[in-house]
Amino acid sequence: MEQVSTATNMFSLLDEKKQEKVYCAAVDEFSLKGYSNASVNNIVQSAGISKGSLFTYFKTKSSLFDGLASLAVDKVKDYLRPVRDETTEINIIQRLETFLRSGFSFIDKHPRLTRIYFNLLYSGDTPFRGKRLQRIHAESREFLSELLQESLQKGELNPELDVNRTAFLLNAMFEQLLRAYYIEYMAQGLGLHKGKEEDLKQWIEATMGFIKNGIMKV
Amino acid sequence: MEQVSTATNMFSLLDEKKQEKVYCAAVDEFSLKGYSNASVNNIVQSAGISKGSLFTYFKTKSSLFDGLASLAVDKVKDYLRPVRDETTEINIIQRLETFLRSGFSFIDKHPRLTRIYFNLLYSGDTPFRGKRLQRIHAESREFLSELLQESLQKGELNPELDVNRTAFLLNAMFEQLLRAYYIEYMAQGLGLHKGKEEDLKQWIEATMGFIKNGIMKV
DNA sequence: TCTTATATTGACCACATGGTCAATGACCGA
DNA sequence: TCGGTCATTGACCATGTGGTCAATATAAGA
Repeated sequence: MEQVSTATNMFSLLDEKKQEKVYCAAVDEFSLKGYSNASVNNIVQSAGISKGSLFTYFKTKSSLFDGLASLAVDKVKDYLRPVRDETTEINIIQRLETFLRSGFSFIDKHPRLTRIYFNLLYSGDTPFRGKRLQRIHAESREFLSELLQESLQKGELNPELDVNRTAFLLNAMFEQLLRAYYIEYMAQGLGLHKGKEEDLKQWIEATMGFIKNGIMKV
Repeated sequence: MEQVSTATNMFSLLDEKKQEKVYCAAVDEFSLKGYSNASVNNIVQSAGISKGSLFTYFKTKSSLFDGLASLAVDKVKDYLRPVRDETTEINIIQRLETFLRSGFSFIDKHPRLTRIYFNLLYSGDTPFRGKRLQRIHAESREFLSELLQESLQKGELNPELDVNRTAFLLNAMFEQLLRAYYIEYMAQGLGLHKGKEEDLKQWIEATMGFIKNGIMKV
């Protein structure tokens, strides 16, 4: 299991099973209820430790959340970095498609971390939301900007394209698509069901078509 | 001032000044802290009434919030409906641009209602979030779908365009743009400053260009 | 002016919160 | 087996919550 960066060394000396239990309990509680509504009492209970212990492992509730949040962000980044590096040869549309697909599969694999990640992006009651949100958004835009820039240099794109602003717009679409995929009641209304390849295919097709040529008649 | 739908008739018999004070205090508190973190004690204090009174005007905290939330949604709808009806003649790109501009100006005019609206869209700790979110999203997608459909019939659009899915994507972009405009620290990172027409113009240009033709070379 | 009806109050309630710390008990070297 | 170290505990704390209700202030009718 990963190091949770804000833990005291007390925590890192624990045996792994115990660390895992604490970690899972906290992720579950935070992802279910958001930051403020999450209860430390619930966490310690479902982790099977005492409250006193938790507060020797993590100084405050906020620092516990902080560690998990960083972990979620890092996991996302670690997941997407190789996708970028392994697709430098193919064209931009396929690259973006691969990128989007990876997003969907990340959600399938790490549903609870995803929830925390979206909480960071959207929920208002997260510690340090300003700074963190700013950084996350800046990084994802930069990521997409790079893809576009490379593609521009290859001569694939409309040379007048505003790369940075377009990166923002792409990011907006992807983010909402992934969020819709994750949140069941949204996914239902959209015909975007988890694990249903046909649904994914249609959405990806529509999205890539739109990105490629816009809406106007050719 | 508007009727807050979940108020008791006790409240609607109050003189308007008082209603206004309660209404403002509640909007301020909820928009600043979100639902759970908002304090009824703060609301009554800054409204200058007693707690007992508030609970005769509104049965519960949740129903108070509920009323304000509905009000926010209605205001947005009332604001955008005439925009749609007055632009049936012009082409789709200009129409979407007008629509987006109206979004920006709504934010300028109703900053606190905007915050509540975005809380509804994004925050996890809102009562009935599932149902309400579903409805809001369905309605805005439908709104954009109609625009696209009309335009399609006029022959402006690529006839193979997936209208409903594209409406979702447009909605995603607009929503994030407006959110960025509203949230200052996002706006700063993006060069999208409130009331600065030059900033708006560049973003709208980039957005409309992208919507029109996508990213590829023509 | 007295009586009645009702709008308003704020002390009070049970409960949950994040956080603390004296007491406990498990382990280890001697 | 003893003494000492230190991880672990959970009763306890101050604070704040949404919500209640007997008591009060206000106004109106006789």
